[in-house]
Amino acid sequence: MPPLKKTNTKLKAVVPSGKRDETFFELVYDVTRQIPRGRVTSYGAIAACLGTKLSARMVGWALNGSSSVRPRVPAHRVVNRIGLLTGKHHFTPPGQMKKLLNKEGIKVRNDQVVDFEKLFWDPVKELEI
DNA sequence: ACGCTGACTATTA
DNA sequence: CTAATAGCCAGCG
Repeated sequence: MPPLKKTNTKLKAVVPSGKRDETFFELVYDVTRQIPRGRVTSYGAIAACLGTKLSARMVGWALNGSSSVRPRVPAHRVVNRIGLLTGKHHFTPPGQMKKLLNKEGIKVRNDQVVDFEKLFWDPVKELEI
């Protein structure tokens, strides 16, 4: 797992100085934790919320280390832009992601969130850092 | 240091 | 609709 170093040099430039001392990973975790129960969002939305919308990959990378973060980060509520559970293979076991989503009332069909557009929660709109 | 990889996305053909 | 391309940037061999 990522050592969670503070290498968010560019992030510092985007985020107003003094407001956030958190690292890129922590910012991702922070946003992800605020996803309402039964709702989902996308990597790009989180990235856009942080100001680094062109670096959606880093969001996924950050969530890769979410297992070692307390409190738990509901990474299962984060999917790609079309509602596809691309990150399910990173759960233990694979299928845990779908199980958790079903537990929250989210239906998953063929590794894809049903009614993704309705369940979509946009942090850039609802959160607005 | 260099190049490749990746839980992504937007654009273009 | 699909396919290819380019941008992004931290890790790793």
